[in-house]
Order: sequence, then structure tokens, then C-alpha cells
Amino acid sequence: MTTIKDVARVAGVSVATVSRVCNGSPSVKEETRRHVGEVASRLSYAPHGAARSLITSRTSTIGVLLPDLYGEFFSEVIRGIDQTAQHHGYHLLVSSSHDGRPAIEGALRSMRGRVDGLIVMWPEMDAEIAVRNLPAGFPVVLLNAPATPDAFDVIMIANFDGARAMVCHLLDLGHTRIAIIKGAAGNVDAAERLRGYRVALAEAGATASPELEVAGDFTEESGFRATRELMLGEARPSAIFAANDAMAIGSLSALREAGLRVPEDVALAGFDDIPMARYLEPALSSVHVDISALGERATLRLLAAIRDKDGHQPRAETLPTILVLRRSCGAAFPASRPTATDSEPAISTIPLLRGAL
Amino acid sequence: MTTIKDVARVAGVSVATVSRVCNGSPSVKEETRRHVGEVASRLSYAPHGAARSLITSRTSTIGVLLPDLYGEFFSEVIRGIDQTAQHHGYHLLVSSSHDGRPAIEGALRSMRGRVDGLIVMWPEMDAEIAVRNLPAGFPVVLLNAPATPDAFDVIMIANFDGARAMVCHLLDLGHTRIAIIKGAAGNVDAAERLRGYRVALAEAGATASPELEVAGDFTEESGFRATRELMLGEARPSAIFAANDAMAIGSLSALREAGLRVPEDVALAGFDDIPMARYLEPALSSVHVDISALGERATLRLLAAIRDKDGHQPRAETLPTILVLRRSCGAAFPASRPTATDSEPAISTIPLLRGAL
DNA sequence: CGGGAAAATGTAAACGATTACACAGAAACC
DNA sequence: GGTTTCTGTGTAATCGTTTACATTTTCCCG
Repeated sequence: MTTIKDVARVAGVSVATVSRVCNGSPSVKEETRRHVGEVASRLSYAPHGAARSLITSRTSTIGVLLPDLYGEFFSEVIRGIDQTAQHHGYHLLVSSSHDGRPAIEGALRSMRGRVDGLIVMWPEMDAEIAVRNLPAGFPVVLLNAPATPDAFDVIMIANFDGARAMVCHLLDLGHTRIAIIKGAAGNVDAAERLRGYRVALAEAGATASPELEVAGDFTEESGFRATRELMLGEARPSAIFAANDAMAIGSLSALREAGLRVPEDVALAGFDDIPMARYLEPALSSVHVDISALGERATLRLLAAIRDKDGHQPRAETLPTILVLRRSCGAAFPASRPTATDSEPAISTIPLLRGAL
Repeated sequence: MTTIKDVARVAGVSVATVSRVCNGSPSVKEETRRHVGEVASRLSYAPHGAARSLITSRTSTIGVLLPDLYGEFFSEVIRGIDQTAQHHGYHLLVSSSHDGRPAIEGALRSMRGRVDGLIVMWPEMDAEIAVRNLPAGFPVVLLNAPATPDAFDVIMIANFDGARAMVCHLLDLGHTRIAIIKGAAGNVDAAERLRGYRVALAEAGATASPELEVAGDFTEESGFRATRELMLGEARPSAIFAANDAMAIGSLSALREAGLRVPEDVALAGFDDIPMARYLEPALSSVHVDISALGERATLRLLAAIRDKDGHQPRAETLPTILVLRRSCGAAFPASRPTATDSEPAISTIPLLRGAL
């Protein structure tokens, strides 16, 4: 492995000059620059990242801490982060699948000296504590984290608004018995979506009854089980709102198995609007979240914090959601069929989209 | 940011002792160990990664170079890699979306000194050249790369076998005019799948006719366009084999738009068996690839190479595929309906699965 | 109590880069 | 021609660790 010394020796100059050439310092004679450059590429020299960042104390890398990498949600977040980071000359150091605080803290400390900043996604309620004892002033952006009294930058999804809008829509369609399949316990997104559901009901004068709120954990299978449970209950709901699409998919299977038609017998709606939603039969109504935009926003915010380490003011941003109505909720419009041209719904300020998406 | 010196000063010992405590060296008095450990955690000290890897020349990080992060395929690969790496105490440094050789080479050199080894996925035919001028002996595993005369470790998918098996199956069903929607030009996977298609036809005594081989680029939209083109031609195919599932989805839309029923009027099959395939209407027959296993294998291979830097013998591995028959290809079996219990098809040596998956 | 072995700790040289500062030679000025 | 000013280049300190080696402390035994 060739080092800067090798290049210096072969080129017959000092290491300082080689360094200057590599970093495009203006105070190098054109002739020297050419010569050194030649030698460097002949020896296929590449500066040693660790050595460089040790002295410059910049790594051009941002760390990403995720609960998991499974499913379309996380991969989309990563994509959004990566694209933005890439574009600004940053790498991504990814770390996922940690269970519990000690694991998170371990991951956090192992990133010391390897990253310039962190994007942490940890929707568990107690995650923020782990982040607290990071060195003060270390750039961090939280994703979907519990409300943090402006100590950190936070990017959130409009979980509450989205859920409320969807339930309102179901109410408008005339449903009175609307069930919810809840998300994982202790998860912020889940809690907010539940709150949206309850408020929507309350606003309509309906009272939330406990037997209409069944537990789930964001997995397809939990949606399946929850729906079975609901259907065994005495007062069947006429509509089901699943706290995410994966559970809605499970729910759909359970409904089919029970011989119930969607939306004629039971209306169904999800949350997230993963790409698969449009391809289900019937196409799934959902609350669209521009997930990769979530990653992008977080990255931009983090880069800003890295650049302006002192003057940076933490703030909370909320990413709006869009109600996407398809057949499964029973809204009155012709059966939608996916076409190859509508690759992805456009993000806009329009809060409601119907049909072909 | 506290350094090892701070800890040493506060604890009243030398930096060497602190270092020994941190790395669990046996030659430290129990009392000292406790005391230093206490101070360290009180000051919330974490070793500086760059400094450490500069001297130890190990980074506990593996670099991953991908063409893109979009779609279920890549996110699954990453997941497979991450889980395995995580499990062995390694981090992931991800870099994607580079166009052309200069960009790849830039990405490669920028990883010098940051990673212990590389997993490179670059199905373009000329990618291997870029990897060639890495420092000799640097651990690299190639994913889906063009055949490399055992200079590198390579993990491949059984593209040829899978495609041939699928086309054979279509032939068995009685189809004589089978079209293929080809993958991106210059892509190894695409080339191999095409070869499998041609060989299957040849073996059946059928001659491949050029108008049945239409261009595509692995995107949903290209599948849509390609199918339109096919249906406008004079001799319509009775079956379409798309070189990946995304294109099959596009194809399905085009067929619907043309008022053709699948599989009654036209049989359809894809490749990859992405999760969405089972949820299409009709469920899509496909060639299943255990994508995350691909990542896992690559990682294990890389870790082996890292451990045994000198003795390591490069080798090529091929990951088998499984034929998954669902409704879209018209095989005779009852209409499948996804249930919540078959979350993912089990990998087995059984080369053919029918039905409910 | 002295001395040698063993155990525990300290000292200092790496690792590979960047960069403030010193310094040499050339050009510019009076 | 001698000082001054530039322009390039070299010297050496520095970043935060690890670790070979030197040194000190502890312990045991005669």
C-alpha cells in the first residue's frame, strides 16, 4: 500500500509538497504539480482516510442508526439519505438492528471519530435518552423521535394529521364502527396514529370503544391476527384502519379468508403508502408519506448543522402526509387500475388524491 | 471531546494503562481497571475510531459499492450484508449511484483507509476493470460480476439456470411463441437470462426469432412499452418472460390495457420474485432469488478473506434459484391467494414450488 | 532483609496524513 | 548591489491511539 512518503521519495520532493498537490493548494509550481501528480497516479496512490481525518478532524461521513433494515420503509429512508449525502460528497456509515439501550449506546460510541454527524431513527420512546449523553454539540438529527424539547433537530411525519384525515374520511363515508389495528407498543408513530384516530372519532361525536382498538406490531402477520380477532368479536366493525400498510395487507388476507369482500363488506385503509399498495386487489387506500424525502430532509438538516457547528439552531420539522384514496376504502369512484406511467405519486400540498395513483 | 489523555490525567495513570483497560489487556491490576473504567465512563470517553484504525490498520468496517439503492433488490442485498456484518462486529460504509468508471474509481479510492474490505456490485460488463487496479491483495468480493478468471471472489445468481427453467416450463405448458423482455444492455444478469431463454428454446427445437426479443432496462415502464410493442407486432406471443419482476409488472399493466387476460390470453412470468410478486392479480410466477442470502454469502466470504489475508483463495460461488409457479403463467392449479402465514418462501433445494407462496 | 522473578505501569515511537512556520532562491525596488 | 518581497519548498509538530520496551513495584523465598 503506497503512502504519501513513497510518492514523495519517488518524485524527489517532500511529503508536504505531495500533500499540497493532492489538495490542490495554489502555491505549487505548475511543473512540480504535474510531475507529482504523475508519480502519484503511477503508484496508484490514494490518501489514507483514517490518517487524514485524524488530523483534519473531518470524516466526510455521516452515521445512520436504524432499528432495522427490513421492509420498504427503511430502504427508502436510506435511499433518501444516501442520495443527498452522496450529492454533498459524504459517505454513509450504516448501523442497524440494535436491541435496547446498551446496544444503541455501543453503536453510538463506536462511531466516535468515524462520522461528522448522526442521523438516528429510533421510534421507541426511550431512545432519546441514549442520544442525550453524546458529547455536547455533536450534530445529530432525530427521525420520528418522541417530542424532544428543542435540544435536537427532529424530522417527523405528520402521523396525527394523516391518521385523523383518513378516519375522518371513513366517517364521511358513513361508517360508524371503525376499528384500528394499532402499531407496536412504545412506538411514537404508533402512538400518534392512534391519537389521530381517537381525535377524529371524538370530533365526530363518536366514542372510541376499547374493543375496536386491537393490538398490532406493524408486521403483516399481526395485522392478520388482529383482524381475525376483530371479526370474532360480537360487534364487527364496518371499516378497519391499519396503522401501517404491512398490517393492512395482513388484514386483507384475513378478510378474504373470512369470505368478506373489501370494500363492500368491510372498508380497509392503511398508512405509509408503500409501493405495493397500488398493486393489491383491491388497491389499498393509504396515507402517503414521502419516505425518501424524510431521509433527504434529515440529511440536509444534518449537513447544515455540521457546517455551522456553533450557530446551528435545532428545530423540529414535520413532513406532511397525503391522503391517497383507492378502492379498498370504498370511496365512490371507478375501479382504479395501475398503469405503468404513474410510477410514484407526486408530492404536493394537495392533501387528498383519489384514484389512479 | 474527551481523549485518552484526559482519562489518563483524571485517573492519575498513563495513557498506556487506559488503553490497556479499554482493550481488556490481562496485565492490569483489578483495582486499577475498576478505577480507570469508572473515570472513563464518567467522562463518557469513547476511543477515536480514526486514530485507532490508523495504528492498528483495522477499521472493523466493510465498504459496499452499489449501482443504486432503488428497489427491493438492492435494499435486500444491503440487509443481508448488514446483518452478517453486524453479527461479526463490522460496520457498513455504503456508497451508491455512481455513473461510469471515473466515479467508481473515485469511490474506491475514497474508501482507502476506511474499510478492511469491499463488496462491489457492478453488473456492467466493464466494471471489473475498475476494480483491477486496487492494491493487490486487498480483500474484494464481487457481486453478480462478469466471469472473472479467478482473480476475485465472486458470488453470482444462477441467472442462466433460472431463466432456462422458467422458459422450459412455459414450453411444457404448450407455448410455442414465447417472447422475452430483455434486461438492460451491457448488464451481466440480463445477458445470462437471455442466454437461458435462448438455450431453452433451442433445446426444444424452436428457433429464437428476433421479433420476440424486445429491449427493456429492468424498469416497470420499459416492461410496459416493450409489451405494447410486442402486441402491435403481427405474430403475438402467447407467453411473455420478463427478465425481472419490475418489467413483468409493467407488462401486466400493458396487457390489461390491451384487454388481454392473464394467463388465459397471454401467460406471464418474471424473475427475482420480489415480495410484491405474490400480491399481484394474478399472482406472478417468477424465479425466486434469495437476495439477502446473496449479501450474506458475500459478507462471509469477505470476512474470511480479511481474516486470512494471505492464504485466501478466490473462488466463484453461484446461488441457486427456485422456480416459483403462481397463476400468471397459467400452470394448472387452483387460484392462489396470499395468506398471512406464508411470509416468505422458504429456501430449499427443491427447484420448483407451486402455488400458495 | 536482600535479591531475583513476576506483575504492573510508564515512556516513547510509531501509524499517515495536514499545515504553521522557516527558509532558500528569484525578482523587484531604491 | 543590497535590502525587500514573493514564490516555492522543506521541516517538524500534530491528531489520538497502540504497543514494544524500559522501568518500577510487588511478591516470594532463602
